[in-house]
Amino acid sequence: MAPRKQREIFDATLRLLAAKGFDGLTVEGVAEESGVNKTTIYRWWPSKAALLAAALVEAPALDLDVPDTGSLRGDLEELVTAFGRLLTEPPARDVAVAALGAAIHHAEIDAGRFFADRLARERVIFERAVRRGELPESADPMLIVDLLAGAMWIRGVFRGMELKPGFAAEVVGAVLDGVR
Amino acid sequence: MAPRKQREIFDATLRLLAAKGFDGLTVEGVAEESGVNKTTIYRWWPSKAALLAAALVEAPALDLDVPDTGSLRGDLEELVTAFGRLLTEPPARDVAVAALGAAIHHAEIDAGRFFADRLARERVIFERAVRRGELPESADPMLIVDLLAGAMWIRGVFRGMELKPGFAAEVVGAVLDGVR
Amino acid sequence: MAPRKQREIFDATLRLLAAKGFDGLTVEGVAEESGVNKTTIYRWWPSKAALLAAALVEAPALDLDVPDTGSLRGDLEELVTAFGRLLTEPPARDVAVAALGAAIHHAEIDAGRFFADRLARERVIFERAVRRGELPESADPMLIVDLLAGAMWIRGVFRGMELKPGFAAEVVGAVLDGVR
Amino acid sequence: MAPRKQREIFDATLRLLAAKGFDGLTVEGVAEESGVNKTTIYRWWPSKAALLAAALVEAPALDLDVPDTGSLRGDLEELVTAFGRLLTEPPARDVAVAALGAAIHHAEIDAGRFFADRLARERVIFERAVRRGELPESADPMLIVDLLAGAMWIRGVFRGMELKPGFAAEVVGAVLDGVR
DNA sequence: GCATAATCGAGACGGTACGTCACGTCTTAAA
DNA sequence: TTTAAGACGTGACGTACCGTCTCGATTATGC
Repeated sequence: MAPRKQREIFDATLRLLAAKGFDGLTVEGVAEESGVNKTTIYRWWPSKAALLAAALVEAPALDLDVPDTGSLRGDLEELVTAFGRLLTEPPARDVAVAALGAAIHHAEIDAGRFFADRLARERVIFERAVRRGELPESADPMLIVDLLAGAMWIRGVFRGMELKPGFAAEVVGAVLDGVR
Repeated sequence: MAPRKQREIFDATLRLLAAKGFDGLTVEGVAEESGVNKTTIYRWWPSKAALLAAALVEAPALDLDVPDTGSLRGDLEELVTAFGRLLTEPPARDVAVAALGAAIHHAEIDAGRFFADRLARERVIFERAVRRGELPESADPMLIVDLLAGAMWIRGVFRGMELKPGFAAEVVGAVLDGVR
Repeated sequence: MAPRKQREIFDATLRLLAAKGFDGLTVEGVAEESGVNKTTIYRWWPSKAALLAAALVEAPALDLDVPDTGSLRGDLEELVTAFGRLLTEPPARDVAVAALGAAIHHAEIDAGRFFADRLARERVIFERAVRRGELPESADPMLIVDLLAGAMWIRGVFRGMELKPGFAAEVVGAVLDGVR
Repeated sequence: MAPRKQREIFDATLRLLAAKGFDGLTVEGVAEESGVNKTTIYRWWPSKAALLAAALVEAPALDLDVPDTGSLRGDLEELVTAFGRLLTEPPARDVAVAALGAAIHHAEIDAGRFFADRLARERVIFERAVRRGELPESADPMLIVDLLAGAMWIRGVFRGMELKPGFAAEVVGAVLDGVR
């Protein structure tokens, strides 16, 4: 059900991904780095992307703590700040960006799952906010999360801009209150 | 200053990108498809990514019309709808997603430029809205655009969800009025 | 320890060498001709010259019989005649001349070994001659062989002259008896 | 009738030949080294070998002085010693060996001419020897020269052996007096 | 002294082969 | 049953020179 050195393989995979990006990540490299034969890797995962997908599932690097500051605004600001760090600060940046980027071309790497998993855990933030009366019951958590994460992604990754500390507050403010 | 068959080369590049994705796009393929020798391509562009970047700059496929519906809400809904189509409907989808995805790993493909170019042209929407009193002068167009485009990207690309017609209105509503 | 199709590879190598000379001999050509992939050849031999060197070692085409006519003069005349044929008559000529010629530029092709191997086997000729009293014990077989082979090489290869039957006797006579 | 910078071209040709061998000698390299456009070289010589052949004709590097020591033995020893140096001491070695080696594969480089030219000039040595009574009139100068030069070639080039000072005398002795 | 050849430079190109990398597959034998 | 060892076909990489072409610019020289 699992190769004997799965841990070493996953470690090597993420290490190489962070070090050399998705293109520089090679099955041969992982094999050598993890002290395993190339054929062993192919026996368990059909492709580089599948290997990476499996490695990511078990990777703690991409986890975010779910904050509880007492207010929705505070919670979201913390969340957005943490996500911003994930996208811009090494070594997480390399893994996160490479993995999400690779997901675009490789269906095996299910970026949707990443977002779904996180949303499931963050849901409690919104439940608390509704309970506190900070948010109407009709509000759509996924929409909020996607607006926030999307803006961070475009700024940090596509525009290549620095995500300054104040930006998190700005984004959260815009989403909570509207821009006009 | 430019290869004699630049047009054919760029056409072939985008055609192959759309057909096979960034990984399936090969310099040899472009050479054959465009009736040019491989060395000629390398004479002008140092890498696959650089070639693609050059091809994209001249590609009309990624252009969006700047709408003028008379209201900010209307303009943004049209813009978001068009961007959603770009991300989900072939053939533009294949080019746009592959190109933006590749940009993550290859600095030569300047996604920032894509967004900057578009923002420059969309700026008039916001100027008109300010003039009409629909938007405070202090509003930040880039923030608005990034919120909108980011949400579309995450939904359409990362979550792999269909972008239903109503979603554009929903997103624009959330950004303009806030979620609570 | 050895590629599975070594025989085919060596055959193709020598065939192409004979047909097109050293410059026309290409690794890709050998690969195709021998039904093997190019990379396989590179896996085993680092260069065209090394491949050829290996092929030559196992090639019977360059072998000469060691004659035993009963007299030194007779033995040497046969030897020289055979060497002359090697240098002038196809298909051996193409292999021998191309190979020895290539050896000049490529250290991997050890022409010295070719001559050393042959000298080792021809040594008995001189031992027999000494026993018969035809040659002083102090005579240097290598010098004799080099004088004979060298003259043939310059005549046949550098001067491009035909090596007429009588020439062998003439050369041997000169070396045995001196020219004055 | 001749390119304007013929001297520079020939110089560059021989310099590169000596430095990098026949294979490392490239038309593009000669063009750059001599400050001439590649097309200019092709306008005048159809191939690398032809260029080299032309350069060699005008090259003084391969000339040998014709000695006059007063005895045939002395003359030949000087000649052989000089030829040995030509074959073993840089930079002449590089040019001479590369050129003669290339001649094997490229008919344009007429090694025969090299030997014929030299023989013509050395003829006087043998005429003097005949006059002195050191050599019968029937002796064949070309045979003598080929025996001597051939032995040196095989030793120095094919066997890759050092040509020690005493070897010249040994070879000349063998040829003049015979080996038994 | 200047027209008119001859010569050249610049630059692009198709083409062949190079030597390399990593892919993914397979077989055989050991653990 | 799982793994190692190792050979292999395959596709593409990016590079080096090859030899050719066109088009202006530059030289000589010889009238």
